[in-house]
Amino acid sequence: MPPAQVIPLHAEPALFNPQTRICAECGVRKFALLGVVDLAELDRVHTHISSIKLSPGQSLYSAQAPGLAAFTLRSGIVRLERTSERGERRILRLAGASDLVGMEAMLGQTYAADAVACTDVEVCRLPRSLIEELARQQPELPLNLMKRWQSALDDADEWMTELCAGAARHRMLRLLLKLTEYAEGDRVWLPSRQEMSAMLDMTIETASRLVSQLKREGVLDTPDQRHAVIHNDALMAALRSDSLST
Amino acid sequence: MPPAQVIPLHAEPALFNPQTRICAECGVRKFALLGVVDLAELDRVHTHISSIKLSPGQSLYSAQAPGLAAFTLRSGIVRLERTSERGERRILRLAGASDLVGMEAMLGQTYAADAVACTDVEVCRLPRSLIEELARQQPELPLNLMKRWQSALDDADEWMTELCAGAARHRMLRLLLKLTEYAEGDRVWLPSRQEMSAMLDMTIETASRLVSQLKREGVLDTPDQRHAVIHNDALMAALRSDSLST
DNA sequence: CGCACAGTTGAGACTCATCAAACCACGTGG
DNA sequence: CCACGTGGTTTGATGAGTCTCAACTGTGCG
Repeated sequence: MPPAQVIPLHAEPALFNPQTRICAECGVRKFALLGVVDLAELDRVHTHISSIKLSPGQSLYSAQAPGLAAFTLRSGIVRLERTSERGERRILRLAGASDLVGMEAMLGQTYAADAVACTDVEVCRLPRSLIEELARQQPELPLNLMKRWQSALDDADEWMTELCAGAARHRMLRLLLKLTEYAEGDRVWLPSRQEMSAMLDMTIETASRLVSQLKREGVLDTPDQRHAVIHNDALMAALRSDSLST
Repeated sequence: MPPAQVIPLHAEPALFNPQTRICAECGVRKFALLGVVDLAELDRVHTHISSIKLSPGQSLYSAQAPGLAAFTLRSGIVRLERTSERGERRILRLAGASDLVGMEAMLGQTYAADAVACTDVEVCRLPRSLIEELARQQPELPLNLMKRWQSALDDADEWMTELCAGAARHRMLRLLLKLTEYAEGDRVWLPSRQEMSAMLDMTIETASRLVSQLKREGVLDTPDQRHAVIHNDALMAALRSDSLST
């Protein structure tokens, strides 16, 4: 018998409560935390998933707040940020479609960072109790969670090595490269200069100058304020020539 | 009946194989991953822990190598580092006594970074199969592992916000503060200028100049090349006045 | 239309990297 | 024992890269 998720939806409509339906149709489900859980099981569980939409600038959760749920990103980009001891905001990393954020909630801890929407965002809220209930029937779930922790750590490490070190121009080029990973088409989300400066530890002015310069060099175009088309070959060439000069 | 670990060692010596004995006497055991596992159980398991000693500069494991074991640090300091795309070495963070490194091995992944001893180091090697075997009898173990992943992530985030941003002098002061966390007495391990520059993304010369300056200001003394006495009040004062000027 | 705010651009100041030289601690071999 | 080389550290002089301050431009919105 085939697993539940490949049964055509009209076959047993009575099985699914409204939210489970949404899950069934979700484009990122198979890449997400609960991708291994079958829908029938999800339907049976008491605590429920809820969908949340956010506009740019809205907060998903805040550092120090009690963590009651983790969140799977269905679309859009979320930034994780912190304020340093001296009161400056620093963007730690980005999360995109199918990423899981706020995992610390699964441990009963407070959130470790602020999560803020960069674009329009759709997330699914996964309460702690839901994960715990599912984990009892699904021993793979904790393993999947651990893998996600490790990959968050990998992201943090990569961000650190590639986006935190070297000349400003080089960091900006690496950022553009990273942004292409979150593209949902040929256009890429282009952060505000403020966001760039918080990601790359530079001033708004320097970020602006670099973007302008790279536009002149044909590395990117900006059809509108918040989007860019990045020309990959020009970007790569810029990155390469930049490494040589060092 | 009291748990095994509080029974005086001479009571049932026959129970313990040689390595388990070492565990019983280990100073960091109760803070370490296997602190929750009782010794009798540890004794029964087939795969065994082994002790390893390293001198400064020796490698514990290398990035990309197949991860066969995680390691609990019993003493000393280990640095986790990576080389960036442009070929520069970057120190990501430090690990000290009772920390667990190389957790990615528990997921069957290759190591994500190089781990290198900064000081004389003693570690316990925990093979993957050992952890898996123990996890079967000890359901708390995976939870403990997850907590350690989260705290590694917290460390990475803190390193990022405090040690990767701001003026060189400020980053150096934050580093000194961080080093006090790893102190095993009143003396602190003082990294080589090379290591400092790889941690703080600055040149060796700048690191050297800053250390000299801070010595002149009475923030630290260096009884020998690799150790420092850090004067906490002077350090704090320096950090504060440094924040004000920004 | 005009206000608010993000982004751009310029000029000057300052930080930090670079290059170069000297210094020091150490171990080696004469 | 000392001369010597080696590798890490310190210090200086100079210039490139960024920050700061300031003015200006563009964009969206009441």
